[in-house]
Formats: sequence, C-alpha cells, structure tokens
Amino acid sequence: MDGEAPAPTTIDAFRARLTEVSADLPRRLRQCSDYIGAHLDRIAVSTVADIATGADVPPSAVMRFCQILGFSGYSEMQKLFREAYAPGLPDYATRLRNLKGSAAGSPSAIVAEFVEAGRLSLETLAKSLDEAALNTAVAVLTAARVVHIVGRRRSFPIAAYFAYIFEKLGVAAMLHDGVGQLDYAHALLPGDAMIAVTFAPYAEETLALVGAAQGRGLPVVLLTDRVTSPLARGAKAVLTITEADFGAFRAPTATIAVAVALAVAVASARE
Amino acid sequence: MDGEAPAPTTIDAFRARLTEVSADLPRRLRQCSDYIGAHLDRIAVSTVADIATGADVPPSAVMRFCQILGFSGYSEMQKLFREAYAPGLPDYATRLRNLKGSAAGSPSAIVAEFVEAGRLSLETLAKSLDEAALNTAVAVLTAARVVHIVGRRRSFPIAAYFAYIFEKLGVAAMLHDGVGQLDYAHALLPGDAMIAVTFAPYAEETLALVGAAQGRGLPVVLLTDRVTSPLARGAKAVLTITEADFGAFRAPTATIAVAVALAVAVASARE
DNA sequence: TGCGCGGTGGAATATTTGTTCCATGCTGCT
DNA sequence: AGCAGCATGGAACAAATATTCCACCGCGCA
Repeated sequence: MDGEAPAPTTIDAFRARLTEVSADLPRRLRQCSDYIGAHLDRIAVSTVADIATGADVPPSAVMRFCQILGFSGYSEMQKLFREAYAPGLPDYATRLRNLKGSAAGSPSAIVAEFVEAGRLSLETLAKSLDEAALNTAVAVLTAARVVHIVGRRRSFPIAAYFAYIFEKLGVAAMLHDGVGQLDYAHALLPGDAMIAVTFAPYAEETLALVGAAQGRGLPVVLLTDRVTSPLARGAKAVLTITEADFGAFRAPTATIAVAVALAVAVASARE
Repeated sequence: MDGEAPAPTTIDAFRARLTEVSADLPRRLRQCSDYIGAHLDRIAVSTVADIATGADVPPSAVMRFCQILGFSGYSEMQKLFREAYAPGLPDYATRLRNLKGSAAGSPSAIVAEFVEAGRLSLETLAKSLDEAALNTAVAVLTAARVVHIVGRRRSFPIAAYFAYIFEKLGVAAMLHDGVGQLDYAHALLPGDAMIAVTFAPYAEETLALVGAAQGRGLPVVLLTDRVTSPLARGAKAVLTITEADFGAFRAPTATIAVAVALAVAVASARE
C-alpha cells in the first residue's frame, strides 16, 4: 500500500481525496469509488454489505478501498460521516432550507431555488399533462419517415437533446440548427414529421420553418409554454409545458422530461 | 408486555406514540423517552450503547423502551429512521423492475417515470451538493475573461444551455460546438476559464479540448457523473451530479438545474 | 510459453452490537 | 413489618457486521 495515510477528517477533504485517488485505480476499486462518490449521503447509514452490493463488488473490495483512502477500515470511514451528520438530518426538506438559508444570493442558495423550481415544474407537468395530445404526438412521430427537429435560442438545448436521443435510439431525425443560415426547407419531404420547441418570445426562424413544414403538409408536434402560442393552431399535437421560474429565470426541467419520454415512447412504439 | 403493539411506521406516528406513551412511564424509561425525543435525528446513526449513555441508562433499558413502543427491538426502530432518512433509490429501483416486467408503458406512463426520475435526481442533488466545489467554480468563472464551454453528444444540450444563459446575462462565453471540426484551441487565452460537461462514455473531443485548456493554464470547471471521470483530477472544481435513470435512459434534469444556477451565480457575482 | 505480480473473491475470524434473561432491589400496599 | 410486583442493571448469549487472510486468476513481460 502507499506509504502516506492522509485519512481525510472532513467531508470536503474526503471528496478531494476521492477524486485525487480515483484516477488510476483497478476495476473493482473504481466501482467502489464511483458508487461511494455518488452516494456520500448514505454512508452514515449503510453497512459494508450495503455498499458492496450497491457497487456490485465483494465486501473485501470495499475494505481495501477504505484503506487506500487512508482509513483503518470501513468503521473509521463511517465515523467521519456519522459525526459530520450532526448539524442536522439532511433529509430533502431540511437540507433545502439550509441551502437557502446560507446567505441569500450565495451559489448554494441559488441551486436550492432552482431545485425547488424544477420540482415544481415536474409536479405541474404530472398534473396537467394532456394525455390525448401526447398520444397523438407519439402516433404522428412513430409514423414519420424522418423527424425534423426545430428549436432556437432557449429551446435549442431541448431540440439538441431530442436529436441526441433519437440518434441513440436509431430513429431517423434531423436537427435544424441553422448552421450557415440554411433552413433545409427542401429536406421537409412528404411522410416526414416535425417537432417544434418554442417558448416566448417565439423565435422567428422557428415560426418560419414550421410554416414551411405545414405548407408541405407535414404534421407538427409542438412543445410550447402557452396554448396561445402562435403555432398552436396549425399543430397536430400541442404539448403545453409550464416551467416554474426563479426570478427572471426558467430552467427547462419539465420540458426535458417530456422530450425524453416522448422520444422513448416513439422508439418503443416503432418496435 | 402490553397487549397492543402499534409499531409506528412513520416518523410522525413515532412522535405521536412517544408523547402518548411517555406520560406514565417509570424513571429510566422516561429518561429514554426524553433523550430519544430530543435526538430523533441521531437515531439513524447511533447504536444502542450511544443512546444508552446519552440518556444515562443501561442498554437494556433502551431495549425495553423500544419494545414498549411496539418495535421488536432497537434494530427495527432504527430501520424506520434509516429509511426515512434515505428514501428513494432502492424503492425506485424495484418499482422500475416491476414496471419493466409488466407490459411496456403507455406514453403517459413513460412521462410519469421520467418525472419521478427527475424528482429523484433533484433530491439527490440537494442532498449531495458539494458546496465547496460550487463556490470554487463560481469564483473561477467570475474571474474569467471568457468562459469556454465544452460538451459533446449527450452533454451538448447542457453546453448549449450554458451558452444561452451566459449570452442572455451578458457574460462573455464561447461554445465549442465542433462545427466544421474546428476546435478553436487557439482561442483559449490566458485569463479565460472553461466549463466542461461530460458523462460516461466520455467523448474524445471533450477530453482533448480540456487537455488543451489545461495545457494553456486555464482553470477548468467540470460537470460530470462520477468522481472517477478521467478529467476530474486536473480540474479546479468538480461538480458531481447523479441522475436517476429510467431503464437505459437518463434525463439531465439535475444537470440543468446546476447549470442555470451556476450561470446565474456567476452573473450576479460579477456585478 | 512460463513467470511474476497485483488484483480479486470468498471463506474464516474478530469485533462490535443487539437482545435476552435473571438475580437484585426498590416501592407501595396491607 | 412483610409481601407482591415491577423496575433495574448487568452479565450471558446471539446475531450482525467488520476485517483479515489466502488461494486463485488474469495479464503483462521476458
């Protein structure tokens, strides 16, 4: 074993040591490192066996890992987490309160705000999802030869995400990203369909492309924020998604969820 | 023992039972009651002996107390607190397996799954956020002349989202999107900083660009999924984000939240 | 191809922790 | 004062849990 035995004494030091050490590590120990790094908050209440099954390694590997980190064994490591646990039970609600409490405007407070906004968005989504529209959307996209994806500015990340999942799932898709100011309107062929993502203020180019698609008879699935969206009228399916905001900012949390779900549903319907 | 054995199943029920029972209790058991009532949050990480010394009673008294509350013993009581402390993954994992077994879900069921996964990701984020790393990240980016953003494939939507918010907030930023296979390595100038987003499997180009940045002395802020990420070692700040998955699919819900929060924090720190 | 080395898994062991049980002592009632 | 009954403490026991150890395996190197 390595001569030094730093044995972290704070959680932050532990994190640091974790990244420092885990770069060159054999397979099993790397699994430990990954799992433990991703479940730091559980160490205090887990047994060696829990960790081992979680990381899918034998218990002895966990022991070795603890020792590499500089602890005498698992118990000693766990002690660190059990003591650090003192300030209060980091269950979700309290932790969030703590985070927010840390000086308004501090980075962690801001993260807490967005976490909360995200949760709110997801809840709203679950409550107000238009199932009929969703089913229509899936049907339309399932039948399409190529799925054209449009989204600019704020909606572009969503569009890009659609493109990624479709690619991964083997669904023919084309992202109209506007590189070179080409709109590829001629690629909108009969039998294709379009997903348009647009939020206020609605980007010009998106409107134009959707218009082109509809002019060519392509069915359009629309992800937007309001039913009064300028594109809603002509769309085959409109999925309205309300994102909670924090100040002037709105993260596309619920939109992402709809996007991935839609893509997965389409891919599975195609089989 | 008394005939009834209610055995609380929630923390609230536990509290209720505690007050209900502790009215007429012999001396030692009352001590237990008092101590436990005042340290509910420590039960999950304490042994019988800890509680016993804390309450200044012999261990056997604690055992009797647990049994009076309706539990079979201390272990069973502790289980209640350990589960309340870390709900989520195990539960969720089994539910998932069930769902996969039963007929592949309808579109709305799939949405529901991703909503749930998203919620879980956000909770995990709140619980395991590394505040120190976050603060470092904000500091590094605040001091930067230009923020370079890298992310490919699955991480590209996040990178694009960073680019959008920075643009909107008036922070000089450059998205390395790889158009034309140019890497713009020469644009990485002293005084700049880089945000790299990468999830397993780590994209080649991201690694290369981060290497280039580090070679030029730029500090790197890394958003990644595992501490064993190949880039973690050289980064100034590593933000580890665990996303819950649904099947093979993982929506970047928590990552989005971190991204927007980070960007907003940087922008507000610059004022 | 053979050798050496380090990683690996599991069985054996040590230690800690939980639980039971009973002798003792206290308290209140007659 | 004597008795009954219950609370008490601690020691013995059982179970869970951590830790060590060693034989095996796979891989790189000669």
